[in-house]
Amino acid sequence: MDIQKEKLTIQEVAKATGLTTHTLRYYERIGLIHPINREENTRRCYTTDDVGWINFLLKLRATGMSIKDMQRYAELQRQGDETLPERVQMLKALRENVEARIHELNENLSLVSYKIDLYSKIIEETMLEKS
Amino acid sequence: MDIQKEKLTIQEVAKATGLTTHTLRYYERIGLIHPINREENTRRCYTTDDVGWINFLLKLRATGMSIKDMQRYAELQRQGDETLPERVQMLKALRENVEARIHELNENLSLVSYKIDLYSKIIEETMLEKS
DNA sequence: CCTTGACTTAGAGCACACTCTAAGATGTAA
DNA sequence: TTACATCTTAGAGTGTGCTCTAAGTCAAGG
Repeated sequence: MDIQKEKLTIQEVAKATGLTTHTLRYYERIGLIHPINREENTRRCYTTDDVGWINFLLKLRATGMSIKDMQRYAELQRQGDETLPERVQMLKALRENVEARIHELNENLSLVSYKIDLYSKIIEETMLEKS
Repeated sequence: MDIQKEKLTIQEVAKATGLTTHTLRYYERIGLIHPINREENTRRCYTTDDVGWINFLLKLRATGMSIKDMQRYAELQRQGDETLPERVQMLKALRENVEARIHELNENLSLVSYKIDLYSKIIEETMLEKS
């Protein structure tokens, strides 16, 4: 019984990840994705594992991690388990960074909410005066 | 008794806001800041109100608002109180956007934390095996 | 008076992260 | 076989938000 290793075209991966084929090739070129196997022809043949990795990359990107740092992380990942400590360090730094950003966003959110309330009151009062 | 209207040079405003003089002129050029009064000479002469506005702009920027939207907001602000409803709309849209981003960051933070824990365990186990 | 340094403008240049183009090879349907 | 779509590569172009340069003006200190 073969392990079901689904083979995917670049189009299918694009659909599965929300990236364009351009971006998928770009990510491979700059080392965010390992060199994808080709079929007997020259075309890329992705695995479901590749899709998993790409989706994880997208999570990292969504945290605001830079391409440079993602390149470093991807390189470490390819080097295997002995790089786990350094990857954990990167993730811890990322966590702190994200926590700080969430904190800042919450502060600014308060200011925005304050302004909304303030301006809403002024608008109400102005309408009352006019009526 | 004069109202104490402090006059500030571009350098002083740069220090007060953390922006460079380049960026201050750039913001004025693109309309984020109203045309700053000049003294008898041609040099910019900021008021404390201007600094207040710039610091508010920086809060908007920190929420991820685009220059384009900040330009629109600044334009509305200069037009006076009859634009308050539209400004409130912009702020409400911003609030939703920021809330969504905080939510996404929190989700990705969970994933990052999960990976940190997982990898930390693997590292521990590996060390035990070797000892 | 002369040097030094901060100011002015318009516009060029940069870093980031894509995004697209050109030109050619290959696979698929009629 | 003939279209036609899709793939490939290297490399050029784009949008955002600054960031810096060049060339000139102006004011104060020695």
